[in-house]
Amino acid sequence: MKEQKIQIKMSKSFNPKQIFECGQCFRWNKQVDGSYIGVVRHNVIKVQKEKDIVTITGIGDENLQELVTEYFDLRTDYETIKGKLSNVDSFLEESIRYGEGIRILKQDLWEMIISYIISANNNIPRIKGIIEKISKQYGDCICWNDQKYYTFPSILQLSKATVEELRTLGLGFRDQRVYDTTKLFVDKELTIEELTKEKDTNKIRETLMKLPGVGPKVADCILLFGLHKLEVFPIDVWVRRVMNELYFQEEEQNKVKKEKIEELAKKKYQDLSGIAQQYLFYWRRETA
DNA sequence: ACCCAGGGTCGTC
DNA sequence: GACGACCCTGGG
Repeated sequence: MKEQKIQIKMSKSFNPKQIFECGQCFRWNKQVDGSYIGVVRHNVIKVQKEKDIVTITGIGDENLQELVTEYFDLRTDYETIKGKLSNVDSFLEESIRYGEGIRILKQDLWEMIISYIISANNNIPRIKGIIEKISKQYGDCICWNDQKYYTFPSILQLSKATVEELRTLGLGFRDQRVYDTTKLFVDKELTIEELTKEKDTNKIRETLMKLPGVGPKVADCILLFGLHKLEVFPIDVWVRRVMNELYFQEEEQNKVKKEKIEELAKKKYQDLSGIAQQYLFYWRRETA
């Protein structure tokens, strides 16, 4: 495997810190020099931005240019999207100014399913730690610049894990859920291809929610981050908080029904709800 | 030391 | 439909 390198000129709609720390991904880590290194499928990639130039280097089994164009969704014009969403209201406009360099990554569906099952009632540092341990234990090792990196385990690789082993890795009560969901996939009761092929978002959501550990919130995250369904609006504690503060001040905060928040998001943000959600989530968390 | 919250889901009432 | 339990960790 030979190291590859590409450079892209990107002024506003690409900020590594915002992309990797807005909560959509768990496998990117900040380096001492300010760059970020992550594992994408069987590739290790380093991203650095100086002024308007994004420099990306990496090794792996894919063409870096193609991988980057796809993974970072570079064919989508975020300036247009931000323009549309900024017109919705001044709250969203402010959150967009704050996170103007966010992009929704096109991440691996299988990895998203397991990652977001692990995310349930959990905090981000711990989620990252667990996923790292799972990868180290069951994934493949890639060595780059004398450092070892581990790919996220395939269905087959993860199916080798027992519930007890998963518990040892710190999954807590999520061990059985990850085990059962993996078994379901390894037995081909459900396949990644089926999920990818289906176009109807609601049908996919229903299917996903049959998986152990997948409820409405996790299903929405899988749809948004694993299948790039930009119209879904995952509601977690932070999004609920920010939506309550912005739009439901009069009412008893935290008692606003989830359905009311969903309805409002759909009305205001429409087919871009998922992107709006990321700006709001990042804004509320970073300014907490 | 103690308590609380964390990108929720599940079983039970 | 509402309610509590759930494993574990970091932060107050």
